[in-house]
Amino acid sequence: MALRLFDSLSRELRELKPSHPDGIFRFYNCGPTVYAPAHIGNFRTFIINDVIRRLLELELGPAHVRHVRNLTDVDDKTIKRAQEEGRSLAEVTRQWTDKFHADCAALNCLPPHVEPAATAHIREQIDMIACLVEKGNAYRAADGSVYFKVSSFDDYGRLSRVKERQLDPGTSLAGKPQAADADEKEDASDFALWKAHKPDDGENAWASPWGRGRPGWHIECSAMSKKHLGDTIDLHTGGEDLLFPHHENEIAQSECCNGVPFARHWYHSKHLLVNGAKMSKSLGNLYTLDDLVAKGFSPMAIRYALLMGHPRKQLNFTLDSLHAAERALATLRAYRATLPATGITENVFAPVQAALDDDLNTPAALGALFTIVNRRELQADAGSFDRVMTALGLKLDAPVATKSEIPTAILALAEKRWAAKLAKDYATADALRKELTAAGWSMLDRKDGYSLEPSKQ
RNA sequence: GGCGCGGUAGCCAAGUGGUAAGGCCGAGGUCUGCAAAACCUCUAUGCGUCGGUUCAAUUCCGACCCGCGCCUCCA
Repeated sequence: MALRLFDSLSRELRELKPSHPDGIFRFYNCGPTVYAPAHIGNFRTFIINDVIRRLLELELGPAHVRHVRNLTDVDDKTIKRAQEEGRSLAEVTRQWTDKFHADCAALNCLPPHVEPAATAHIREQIDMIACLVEKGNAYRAADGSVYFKVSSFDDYGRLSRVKERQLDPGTSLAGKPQAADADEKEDASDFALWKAHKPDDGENAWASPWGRGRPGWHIECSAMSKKHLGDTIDLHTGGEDLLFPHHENEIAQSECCNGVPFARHWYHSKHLLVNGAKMSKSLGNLYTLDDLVAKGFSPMAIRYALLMGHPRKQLNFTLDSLHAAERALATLRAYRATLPATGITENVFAPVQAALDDDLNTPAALGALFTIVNRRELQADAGSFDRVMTALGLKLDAPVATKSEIPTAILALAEKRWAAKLAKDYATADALRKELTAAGWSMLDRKDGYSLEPSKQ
């Protein structure tokens, strides 16, 4: 069964297929800007892309998928952060790249095959800008910046339908100042390919044919996808916010330079809402992975919760839904334990796979999964169950606090209670359980011992 | 103002022109010193409002109300 996915450009469901003779599917996913910890909205996008990657590998075989996801390690935000902290840009971006990798691993996202960083591809970006200047699609402004001339590309705006958009005075946009470099541009819609060095940039500048400076944001994806995947890629993805201007600009740069179609398929996932509103620090509803782990939730429950909504629909993330995810995983864990290892030939989980193949309908897939789980008369084996869990990227390892994380005072209480229980002194045992609960710990009795878990907040 | 999306049980959330998946919560039960876990049963005459089309609409059409996103560097 082949994966059908909505294409943002043609606005229809289309099957994903490799187009190159080598049969390798070329997949480019816009990655993070590494200047701070990623939040769960970022991770929704990366998890959705991880499921796409997994489905492609399931269908085509792991050797036939090439997944590239970039790291934006030079831009206004990374530079600003480095300047504020008095550290080098490389130091700051290294720190947040490592954190991003750790978070991805905790969320069970497969690492991309190539993870190119913008600062490691300055040469390629300069080459591409030079190509655009030479072809008349770009021009150097007086200050040494280079801009893409939007009017030189007839097809500009096809992805975002920008020609149908109008800016009307008296609206939210009217008060916004134009970019500081607006005066240098020939037209307000032109965008920077190369930004001339400014005092604020500190040491973060590279030599170029147009003078010292740094690449604009959009050019890195055009240059790096060209280098690592070729002139035409099979799938290009990102969050909905990237559709315009980022992806529109990438198309303009790549197609003007390369002279061939840039991406055969575009896919954009919708943003996450938290408690019904866009995440923002001022609303206090912006969560990082660490924020939620600190509240006692497991990374796998976070992944599950982020898959509970359709990727092309805004998902309202709440702590309640995270709790629901945690419980749902526990049920799956218990179900998994009842399954024989192998031996069932019929794949009862086919409806789950079918839902995923149908435009990545993860909530329908989870629904189908539980429908099967609830019908115990259906014969399933662990192998087929594991395959569908692998497609979703859900791991069922029991999250248990390790001994070392438990305060000794808590351990002592637990030991006393266990002794009281063995002595059948239930009054004392119950009193000690209450003390543990008050201290924020749950004591789970088993036949031959006990375990301690932090209570959920 | 332009472009686009959505309003389905207490919460999250699929879906279809033919009479509402699933998860959580809640209620009852089995089991267990207690607690937890596990398992079983139940839980929307209803799908924003009002019209229209139709034998039949939550699903199609229209109007309206409400919410959300994007509109030049936010996944």
